[in-house]
Amino acid sequence: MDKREETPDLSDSTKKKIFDAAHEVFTKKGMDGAKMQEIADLAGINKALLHYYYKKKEKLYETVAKAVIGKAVPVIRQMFEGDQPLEEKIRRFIDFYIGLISHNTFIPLFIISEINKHPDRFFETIFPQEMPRPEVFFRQVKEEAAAGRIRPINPKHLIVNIISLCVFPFVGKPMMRLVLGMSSGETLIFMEERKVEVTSFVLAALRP
Amino acid sequence: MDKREETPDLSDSTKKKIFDAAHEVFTKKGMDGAKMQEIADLAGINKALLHYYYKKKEKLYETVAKAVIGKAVPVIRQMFEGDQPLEEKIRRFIDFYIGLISHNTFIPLFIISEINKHPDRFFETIFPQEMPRPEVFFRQVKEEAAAGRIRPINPKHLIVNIISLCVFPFVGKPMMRLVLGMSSGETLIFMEERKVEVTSFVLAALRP
DNA sequence: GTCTATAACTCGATAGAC
DNA sequence: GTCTATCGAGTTATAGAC
Repeated sequence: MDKREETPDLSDSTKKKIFDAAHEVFTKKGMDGAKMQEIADLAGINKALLHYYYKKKEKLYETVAKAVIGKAVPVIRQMFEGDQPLEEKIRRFIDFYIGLISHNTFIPLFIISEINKHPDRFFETIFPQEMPRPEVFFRQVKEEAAAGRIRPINPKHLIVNIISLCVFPFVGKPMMRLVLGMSSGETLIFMEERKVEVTSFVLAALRP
Repeated sequence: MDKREETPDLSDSTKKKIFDAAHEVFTKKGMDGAKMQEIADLAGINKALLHYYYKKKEKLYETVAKAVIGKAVPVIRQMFEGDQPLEEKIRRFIDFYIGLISHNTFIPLFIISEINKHPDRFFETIFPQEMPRPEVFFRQVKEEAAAGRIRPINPKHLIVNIISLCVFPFVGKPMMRLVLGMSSGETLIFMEERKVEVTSFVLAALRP
């Protein structure tokens, strides 16, 4: 009785199933490595339907890529443009960013690979939005240093350090497991620990 | 007069030219993105010759991949198994590793991407060698902490932190340039600075 | 060993029935 | 909307002349 209207846009329409499958395959294998057949199989539909809904492979790819990028930008914006005190900002960024990535493990690698291979496509069609501006963050770092509350540090390097510490272990997870000889279970625990570890490492490095 | 013998293996035989071209193309574009035609063009020879020397694309790929991995392992081994004092070890590792990567920018991304896409192939055929064991390094970290010479820290996280700080900025360079709004020239300087910055960041974080 | 020509195959895309 | 069948472009791989 209550099932009359057809969901006008979202939910699990065929289009959504295709998008989800494409998301999984593209983030794992990139534009070149992904095959339309594999996406169709994963979505449980026929290859021809992909084209019915998304015309071309590249169009489907762009749709996925935009959605992926859209998730990461607000977190960076928060750190750059927010008005919390510096330490608070750093704590929140690390916590939030590691949390985001651990639920979307392949995303950073996806973004990075595609920027490297097709910088033009990336910047023109996939990422046309305004980047967060880091000036506020820069100023905060300088002020804290001037007041003697942190060790003086080049703020650009600080940002890069924080992002590196959060992102790289996910990007390089298999390599890391190899180097440290960790089982799958140990790796999970290890990644959980990193929120705390990275926070204390960064704050320790900033002590005056 | 002194040119009688034919170089039995190396130097710039056709095989070497193919290998060099393949190295460049594969590290930039990965297994899927690389095309045999492009490799042939870059080597200045015919496409058919690739198959004469290396039978299959995958074989050529494996040859390149093994060579690439082979460069990174000794540096890690040095840090893990060498017998210098801890601080000395860390300083040398950072200096050496950033140096290595800045002359082979595409390599980390290449390794990481391929592990993610084809973990089986990677671990079975490309990387069959013995990994450096980190036990010596672990012990050193614990001893220094026990002696109060550094802040106590989980040695696994320390390793991952150091590697992240060295490698990620290269892997994520285009993203970083975007976020920080740096020109090509600024980026070059920035990367040069990192040897010093990373070293002081890590040592600062380790102060008791 | 190196080339030209072409076979064999993979994969994105389309036509057309239901 | 969804499927089956097939085309056609782009690539890997091979045959065979030189």
